[in-house]
Amino acid sequence: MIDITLIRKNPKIVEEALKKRNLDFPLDKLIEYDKLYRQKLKELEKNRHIKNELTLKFPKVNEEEKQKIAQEIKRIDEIINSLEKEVKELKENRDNLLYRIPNIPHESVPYGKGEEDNVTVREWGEKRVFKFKPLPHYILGEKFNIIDFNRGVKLAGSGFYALKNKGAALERALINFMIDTHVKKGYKEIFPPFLITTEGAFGTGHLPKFADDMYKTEKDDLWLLPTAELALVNFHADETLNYKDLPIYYVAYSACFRREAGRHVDLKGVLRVHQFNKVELVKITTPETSFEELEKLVNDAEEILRLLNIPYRVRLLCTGDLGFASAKTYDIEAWFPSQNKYIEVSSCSNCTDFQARRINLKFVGGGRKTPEYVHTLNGSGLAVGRTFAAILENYQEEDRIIIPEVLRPYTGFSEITLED
RNA sequence: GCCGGGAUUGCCUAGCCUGGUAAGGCGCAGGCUUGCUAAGCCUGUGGGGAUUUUCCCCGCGUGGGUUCAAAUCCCACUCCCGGCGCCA
Repeated sequence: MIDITLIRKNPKIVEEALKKRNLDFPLDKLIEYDKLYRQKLKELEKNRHIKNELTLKFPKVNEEEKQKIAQEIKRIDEIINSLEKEVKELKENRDNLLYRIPNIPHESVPYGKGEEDNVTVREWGEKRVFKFKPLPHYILGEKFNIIDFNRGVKLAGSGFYALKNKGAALERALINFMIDTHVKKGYKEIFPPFLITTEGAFGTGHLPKFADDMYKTEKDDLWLLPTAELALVNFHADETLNYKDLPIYYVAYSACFRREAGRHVDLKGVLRVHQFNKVELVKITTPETSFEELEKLVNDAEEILRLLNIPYRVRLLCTGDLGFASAKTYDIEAWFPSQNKYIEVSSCSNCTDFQARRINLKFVGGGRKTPEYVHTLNGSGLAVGRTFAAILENYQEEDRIIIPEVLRPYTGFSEITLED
């Protein structure tokens, strides 16, 4: 969430940020609630103070006085109780609005209405020229007997698929290859729980706004991870870190579960499903280094595609396409020859102190007098299912799929043929 | 799941029996002192509010209750540790 004092002192900044995101938000209402809240709080505290003084006086006076004080306190308690109720309600009203305000876009983020206004900042790789018409990954998956869409649907319903044979092995190899590559660059590996508390989902900003996009367990008030970001960002929730331990780099594999409620199927095959694998990167940094760290994070994610030799481009998201918790986001899009277009395989964001404030994650030291909120960053490194699909498409031959060189130590085979 | 022990401020710990408004150490920050990579001493340290050199409120796992007054007594819950049971 954003800082309430910023809204008090500089509502114009927040108003402009909302406008840049093309959001219609009742900021006036929030300010009004906050004003009332503080008014009532002041009154409440005044009464509590009176009560505290009477209580302190109590043991020092005679019996008769004691009776009088006890009665007076009873009267004040009634006032306090009713004020407490009012204050609580006003704070809830204020916070319910506050929690729905997205992060403020960084000054370097271009203004735009939606996807079409995102800016390509670089392209990498040479798009292969095919001597035959390249097939889409979902045709290849069935042709080579490595993806089973029908059985996936049978097991879990629409939006699920199963991998078979060398397809299953390739998926597993990709996960290990990605994690190893990031660990070599200094990321610490975490294997997190795949479920998270309501509090945790709230901390990253996925709740309350995106409750419909997540799976929830019925009996235990737990949510299935839509991304390992929730686990990694919440890893240090409610802690105070030391300046000298920052920045912290984490990498984690997790299955990711998304309900995709009310979304039409714009991407075929394995590209938009309810469950997919992802290797996630998270950084915890000081405020002064976070944007620099974002550039490095994007580069670390890109490195996977470079090693796999898959053409890609990097897009800087405009204000209208920016995620809720993010101040600045780069998407990395891999080349899909069958569709003649780029498709997102990673999204790397700097959430500044937006999540840190929600999860109460601070640091001390480094010349700071008081604890300060850290900055949190996250990025896919990469979405495994989509990378899998990109490999099928970019490495296809008419009678086989070639396995990229760097993956062969992980797969133990160098191609997938029709006989497999 | 059952029985017992526990949870105190960034961390560690005292206070709980016997109710009176959180003591100490470490860390961190600032200051002072010193002729040498050090040490010592002093001050500050969570959240919130205001008329912001100051004052006030809240805060002892969470939520209730008793009381003029709760870290302290009572009840429920959560989590941690140990024992038993179950178990990939």
